[in-house]
Amino acid sequence: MTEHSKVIEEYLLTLYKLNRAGEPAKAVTIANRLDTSPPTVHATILRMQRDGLVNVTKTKELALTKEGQSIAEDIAYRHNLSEYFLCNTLGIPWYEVHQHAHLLEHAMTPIVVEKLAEFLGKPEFCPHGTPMPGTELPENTITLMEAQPGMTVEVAMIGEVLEDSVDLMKILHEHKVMPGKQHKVIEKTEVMRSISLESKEGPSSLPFHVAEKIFVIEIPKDKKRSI
Amino acid sequence: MTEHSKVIEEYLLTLYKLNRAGEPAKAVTIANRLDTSPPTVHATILRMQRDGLVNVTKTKELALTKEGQSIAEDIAYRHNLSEYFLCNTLGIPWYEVHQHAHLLEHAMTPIVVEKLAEFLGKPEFCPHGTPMPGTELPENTITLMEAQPGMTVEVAMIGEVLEDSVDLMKILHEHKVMPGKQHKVIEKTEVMRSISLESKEGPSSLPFHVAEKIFVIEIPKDKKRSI
DNA sequence: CATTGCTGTTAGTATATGCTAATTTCAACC
DNA sequence: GGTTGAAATTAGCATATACTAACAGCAATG
Repeated sequence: MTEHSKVIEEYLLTLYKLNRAGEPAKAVTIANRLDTSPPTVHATILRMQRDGLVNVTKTKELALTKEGQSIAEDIAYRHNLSEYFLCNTLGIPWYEVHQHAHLLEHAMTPIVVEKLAEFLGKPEFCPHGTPMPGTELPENTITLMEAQPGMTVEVAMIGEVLEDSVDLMKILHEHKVMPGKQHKVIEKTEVMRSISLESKEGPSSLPFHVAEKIFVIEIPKDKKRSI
Repeated sequence: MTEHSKVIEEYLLTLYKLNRAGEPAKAVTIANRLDTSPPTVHATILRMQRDGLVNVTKTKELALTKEGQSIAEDIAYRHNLSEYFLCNTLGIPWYEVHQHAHLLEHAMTPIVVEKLAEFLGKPEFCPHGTPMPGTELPENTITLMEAQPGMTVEVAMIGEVLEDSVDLMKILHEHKVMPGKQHKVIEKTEVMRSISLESKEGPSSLPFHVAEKIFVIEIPKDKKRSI
């Protein structure tokens, strides 16, 4: 479990997140996510193979090795813990913490991680609702895309891809589309390719591609809060 | 005020600390402090000159430019703030925080620095007693080397050079040679090249080269605590 | 089946950071 | 004044990380 560069840690985390999201882990995807040229990604992946962090399948899929997986989980944990700290202790808005945590996640020694986790009370979810490695979302979690009009849902998690756009996150915040908040699904219109919601704070409308990345839990009628 | 690499930040901080300690800032010194070969240091300093961070005098002394100084102060602040946080919030022993802060100092965005400082109550000294940039030690601070037998002194600051050795720091801790603690100077023996102290916790003996890096304040007789 | 187009790969470069070995510089000392 | 030794510098090299341009491989599509 040697120390790895920031770059390698980034790649590992990206692969880990793709796995989680069930998306195919290919070199191009990394290139897009990390905004890096394909040749650079190629070269870096060769080094990662050499160092036993990933394997490349015949179909060019990238699979984390045991060690790669373990390191990736570590980084994800540091990231989520940082976000929790920044949000709940320092009071930085939940929709902004991602970028700051992005730096911190590579700069925490095991002792700092341990002590910080204790201090924070061993949280199991980051402010966007992402579970720490080892924790899972409830079984009955669905994406907002899968929610049907009429349903009342509670936001469980804002997909990590969305975190990259602070502007988008800010809009979600303004409409209170955030973990723990309840919304009623009003309609899904194919023409507009968007879903409209309504909550205590008012109505909102989310494009499909965003709704796909928002995870919610259906709230049975009798447990609804007034909306 | 562009972003600089970890390496450049290290060099800047090292130069800043040398300045503070009144030591000549030469390339060799950096090489020793950072455990890097002279040619590497040379090349790096050329880049720093190119980027307007340092100037090299005719006598080969390295002088921070306005910008270099400003960035260095920033890093020093982040470092000291991190140490304070790790020690006082997370409860990591004061003699261990340096190494952890060493990583964090390069990973804090301005917002994190600001919020963390607020959270901590804008501390002015790190756990080793080092003042934040902009703050100074009291006028009457002397080194332990300068203290005379018979004097009762209160430790103000453990020089930053000493922080690099956790083993040494731990010994200082065991003998309660730490900021805020009072000790009576018993004797300075040239033969042993060491100073012997006595405090509530018992006697201790420090070699000259360590005593030179420990800063203390003389406590007038009538203000002594029982020792 | 041939073309199109995405994906992957190679080639060629550049920069920052690191090293060792060898050489230069310069001040201090005999 | 010449020697010595530390410090600086040059030469030569290696690795990680980046890029563009060019090309190869392969699947989907007309």
